[in-house]
Amino acid sequence: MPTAVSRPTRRSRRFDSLEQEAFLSVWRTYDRLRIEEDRLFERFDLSPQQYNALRILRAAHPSSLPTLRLAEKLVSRAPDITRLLDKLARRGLIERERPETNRRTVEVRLSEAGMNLLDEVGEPVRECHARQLGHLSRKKLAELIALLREARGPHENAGGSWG
Amino acid sequence: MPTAVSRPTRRSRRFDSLEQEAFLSVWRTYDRLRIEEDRLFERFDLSPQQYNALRILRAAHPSSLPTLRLAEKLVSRAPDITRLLDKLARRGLIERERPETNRRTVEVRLSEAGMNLLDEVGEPVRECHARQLGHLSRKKLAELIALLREARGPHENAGGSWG
DNA sequence: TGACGATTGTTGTCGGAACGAGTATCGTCG
DNA sequence: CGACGATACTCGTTCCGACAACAATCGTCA
Repeated sequence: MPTAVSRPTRRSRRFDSLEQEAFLSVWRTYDRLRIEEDRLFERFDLSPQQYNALRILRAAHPSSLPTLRLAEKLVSRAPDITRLLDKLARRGLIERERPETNRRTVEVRLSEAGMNLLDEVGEPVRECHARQLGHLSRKKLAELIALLREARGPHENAGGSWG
Repeated sequence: MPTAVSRPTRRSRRFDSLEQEAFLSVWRTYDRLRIEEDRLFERFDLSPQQYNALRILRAAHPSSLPTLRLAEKLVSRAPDITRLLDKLARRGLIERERPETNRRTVEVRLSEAGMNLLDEVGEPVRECHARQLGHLSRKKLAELIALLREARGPHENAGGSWG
């Protein structure tokens, strides 16, 4: 039988601590903003994560990237990177090649069709982001970005492009 | 054929716009912080969303909540709320009842066992949130919370507890 | 050169999320 | 009081994410 728990300076009826409220705010905000995102991408039969991969490949273009180098640049973890790329390859949006010099790796490159799809999606994506966050001033957006970077800082790997 | 797009003051090689950078920052931060969260809850065989549901039921305790009222209070959308509750019910953490007065609804209530589990998880959860965001000052946490609320503001339904 | 550990993907499996169709109940209006 | 629309879930299906075991290749060092 639990004894009465000492309440930690109850600042809001709904949260235990500022840290908890902050985390739940990030989660909630992600969930809300993703609704727009999902609606957009399903028109093109893409997931946000797939689009993300295509963009990273475009940034590397015309070079290619080994599969796991690509995976670690993604916004979100992707343990099933292979199958994600399988789907893009089946649609002809990327090309894969196992180089002779190191046959362990698989080099991934954006295809012409992939580049065209990105061109087609570009403008709708910009409009989507405007609907998501266009109501915030540039100053507040910059503050938000800086605070979020600081928030996840200790949880970033040294190597990645997000540190 | 898209004509040359006027570049919005290219501030970073990796983003199209401040709005996009902000959204991707929210996504990335959520993903990073969730790693801690997942690690914690798997020790108790709970998902973050399940824990969330239990907390909402505790806030309502000793009253109950209709299934969909509960669902709309969750942090994240849950179209499969029924099965989420099925699992909690199978473990005896909640009780469900179809009231005589309105047999369409199902009233959900936290059980004694559910209350005990929440008590047990409380301290580890606090430690988890400290690991996630304890490195931020209280002032920055408050700023972050306020900015996020403003960011998702237009995307909140009027009714919910998140507006 | 051949054995061993490290690297780099791949695949099997399982549970959870998303979506839509279906069911039971209720309120109300003719 | 019976039909009809609205409400409140429930269930079937399908896809995605997570994790772990496995396979192939390479580097290196005896």
